[in-house]
Amino acid sequence: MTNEEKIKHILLHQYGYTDFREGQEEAILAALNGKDTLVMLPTGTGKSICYQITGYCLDGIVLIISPLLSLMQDQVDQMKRMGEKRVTALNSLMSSEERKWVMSNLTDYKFIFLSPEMLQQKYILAKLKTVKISMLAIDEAHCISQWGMDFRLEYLGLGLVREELNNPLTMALTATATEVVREEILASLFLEEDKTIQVLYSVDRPNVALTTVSCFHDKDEQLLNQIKKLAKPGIIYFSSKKKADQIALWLKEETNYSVESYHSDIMNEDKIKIQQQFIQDEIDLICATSAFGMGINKENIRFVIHYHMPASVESYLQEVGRCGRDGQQSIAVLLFEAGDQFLQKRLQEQSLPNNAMLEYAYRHKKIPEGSCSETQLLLLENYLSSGTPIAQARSQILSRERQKDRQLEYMVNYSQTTDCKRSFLLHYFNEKIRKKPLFCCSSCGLNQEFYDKVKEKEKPTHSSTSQSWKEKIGKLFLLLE
DNA sequence: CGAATTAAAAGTACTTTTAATTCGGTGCAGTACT
Repeated sequence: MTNEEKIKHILLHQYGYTDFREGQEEAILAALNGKDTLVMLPTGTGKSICYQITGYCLDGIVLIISPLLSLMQDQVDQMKRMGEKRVTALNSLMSSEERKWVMSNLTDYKFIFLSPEMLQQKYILAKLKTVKISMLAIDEAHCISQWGMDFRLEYLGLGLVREELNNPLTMALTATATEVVREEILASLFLEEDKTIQVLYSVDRPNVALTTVSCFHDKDEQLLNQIKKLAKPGIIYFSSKKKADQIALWLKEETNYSVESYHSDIMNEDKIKIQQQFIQDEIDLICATSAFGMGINKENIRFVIHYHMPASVESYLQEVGRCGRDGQQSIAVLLFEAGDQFLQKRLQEQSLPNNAMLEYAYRHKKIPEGSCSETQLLLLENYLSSGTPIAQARSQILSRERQKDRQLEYMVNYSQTTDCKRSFLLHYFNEKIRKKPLFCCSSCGLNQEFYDKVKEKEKPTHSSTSQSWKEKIGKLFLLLE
């Protein structure tokens, strides 16, 4: 049987699909030919099938690096529901007995999910070196560039780990990455650019109209206007936890919608509850920070509004890409007020150590106390312990700052441009519009017909919120029968 | 007019260890009732 026939067979019998979606077959065949791959496919188009089917064709264990514990848990559960028993995770949510059991029976598994932090624990790595690893899959690989440089430095260690594991076949997967970010991903994994197959598809989402609204001391009212015009459910993104809470409260009073806020201060079990309720259409609006979104596979989100602009076009596209996965007409709204960029600028300054901190740390061989943020401490500690020369550290930080400045500047220009918003965003990814959608963006013009179309895609109100406890318990008993 | 004071400070996660809190079971003493 040829590889083509083999993977088609697995697709049909394991997953029940007759055809691959764009890019999947190309990625799997490249990997089966022994090529390292970087796979960039639009959100929600089945990236995980790429490493799963490749794994089934190869002899040995597939290691999958995943950035979030909850995401990892979802992926394991999903594979188990599909009938795969040889799948597990290794993380801190498991009891030490569970972990020990997995560690001593590694070869019973085909797919093992890990965080980059866990993969770098010495005892884990030593144990993994004793078994056959068929492939290393790195999910949400843009995290290498987005988080690796200051927030989760372990992402930068993946290249060394890969070397330790004797350079297994590698597949990095993401939905949005510019050429620069793709180069960063390859470089930090020690993948050679000319030997790596890149499977790239457009980041454009034609069914999502792109709009910006300029505000002048009236952002809250503008937000309410937009929400009234649009169809639920939707996400509203903030760069401040406090503001997300405030607006969530205010929207509860001003509208009939059920609204919740979501950010890193929300207790873990509440986070899970809110996610599930949102997915089951019991919550209409989520007021969230960037904490919300990765791994949210909800088809019918009709809009994403940004109350604050994100730090980069990549982040913006990631967040916008969460609406309209069902292919129905949806909309992204960016509310902009002059000065909004300084919020992001402040966050950026807080995440990297300044020159004074750097010199103090190198002169005293210890970290300045009190005045540093957690991420600044982390980076300084890392420089000191790795023995990086101060000049090199300084130039790294400087170039990182410049890069962040450029990314932010592009976002500001996006909010201001009167040219086609879609062309402007795609240009950042060196792409051109292939087929201009009827409802493109606020620069090209959106009429009432558009808003009617969005509104008619709204699902009828979910009845479960008005159910009495008797009905709910009745339903539970029915489930048990 | 210059110096001092005040207000606000804005986001993203994982892992391991340690301290604090809660929970469930048990035994005993005191009290109310048959």
